[in-house]
Amino acid sequence: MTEIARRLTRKGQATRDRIVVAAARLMLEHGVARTTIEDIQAAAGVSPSQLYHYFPGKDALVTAVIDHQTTQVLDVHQDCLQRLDTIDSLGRWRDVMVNILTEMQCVGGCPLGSLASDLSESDPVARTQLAAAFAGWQELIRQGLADMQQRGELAADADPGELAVAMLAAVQGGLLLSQVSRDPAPLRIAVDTMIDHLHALTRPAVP
Amino acid sequence: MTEIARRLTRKGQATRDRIVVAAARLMLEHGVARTTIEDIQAAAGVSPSQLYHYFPGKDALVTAVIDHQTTQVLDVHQDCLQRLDTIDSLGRWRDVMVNILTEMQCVGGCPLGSLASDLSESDPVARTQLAAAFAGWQELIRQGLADMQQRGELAADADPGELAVAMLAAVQGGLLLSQVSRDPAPLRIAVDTMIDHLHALTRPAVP
DNA sequence: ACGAAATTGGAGTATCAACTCCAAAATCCG
DNA sequence: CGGATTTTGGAGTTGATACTCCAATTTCGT
Repeated sequence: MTEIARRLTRKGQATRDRIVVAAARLMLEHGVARTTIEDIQAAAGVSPSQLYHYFPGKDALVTAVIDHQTTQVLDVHQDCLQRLDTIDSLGRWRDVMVNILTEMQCVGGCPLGSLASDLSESDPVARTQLAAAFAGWQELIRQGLADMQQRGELAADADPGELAVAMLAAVQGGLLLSQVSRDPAPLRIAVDTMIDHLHALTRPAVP
Repeated sequence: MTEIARRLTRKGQATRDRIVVAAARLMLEHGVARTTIEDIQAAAGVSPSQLYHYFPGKDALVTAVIDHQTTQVLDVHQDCLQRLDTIDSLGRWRDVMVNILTEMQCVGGCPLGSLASDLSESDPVARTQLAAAFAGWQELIRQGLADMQQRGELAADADPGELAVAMLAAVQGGLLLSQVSRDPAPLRIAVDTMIDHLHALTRPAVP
């Protein structure tokens, strides 16, 4: 990868990016297996030889798509989660997720979750890669909750690690139910319920 | 279906069932797209003509698999959820789910959830079918919680409908995270956290 | 500008999976 | 038992898809 990346022209890099972005979009909207190389070629406006010049095969392209989506998702959530000033900021985080889903008309669900479900049983390497992505996401949430706890906005005996797992599960489950029902409500309700739970664990601010 | 089912010999019914069960298993363990008709033939011990005698094509077989898994899942959960005597019975429900997942070594995740993720963006009919399956599951949970509420084991101002959505999301999200990490812990933690939330909504029994 | 290296175009191939067809065998019902 | 019906076996066809190959062109460092 370093060898190849080193010898990559600006134009080449642009072409490679175009392929990855197109592949990521198509795989989200139609699933990995049902996205053909030909579809990706058409969407990215490249010829077969170009695609195979940058990627040895479909597996390698899938790897690149996972990396791309991981970066995209973690970037968005990092912004929202790094400063959970008040418990209300959790509500803004929820709004961001619900808005993105609504803009997509609930198509595709979670960019990482759908890849995980598609690939977990067919590509062990991809599964490991996605497990790491979820671990990173979970850690982002845990960190945010731990910060809140240090500010005294969360009970001292609450476990940010377990709450982060439960929150991420609520997000993933909510996204799946929203995807299958084409209705953003399940995601909103699932996340709101977890936020309610955090409220219940919130200490009164005054000592 | 009625026409065909009417003219179905005992042996024919057995063969059909064998095909559906084999297909359901393979699709859970490898995904729908990566399960070939040939694989199903081999697993069920039937020839191509037999399979196409009972099903017009792969789509019809997928429909049958969804029906089969829906029945399987709802049957299991009906048993657990129809009598939520105390809040502890929720813990037994969680144990059933965690045990099933552990026996599968976290392979496949949820029989309905993985189908939903696989098919939502490629087969609108299947998506609708799965949406109905989840609605039924959700209703089972809602009913159980509503019963608890009537017995006074849940606060009167709690909303069993929304809690059911959140609980089902926790189950689905937990199963996905467990599947991808090959560790039953996320499912356990996600469901336990929702149970904790219900605890917090539980009125003291004594007035 | 110039040569080496990266990039691109498009025709072609090999494989695999879904599906078909027809005749033989087993099964059911009166 | 006997005839109609259902069930089964297996070879063959069609279409799609991942992937290859090589020559032409563009880009980059010096």
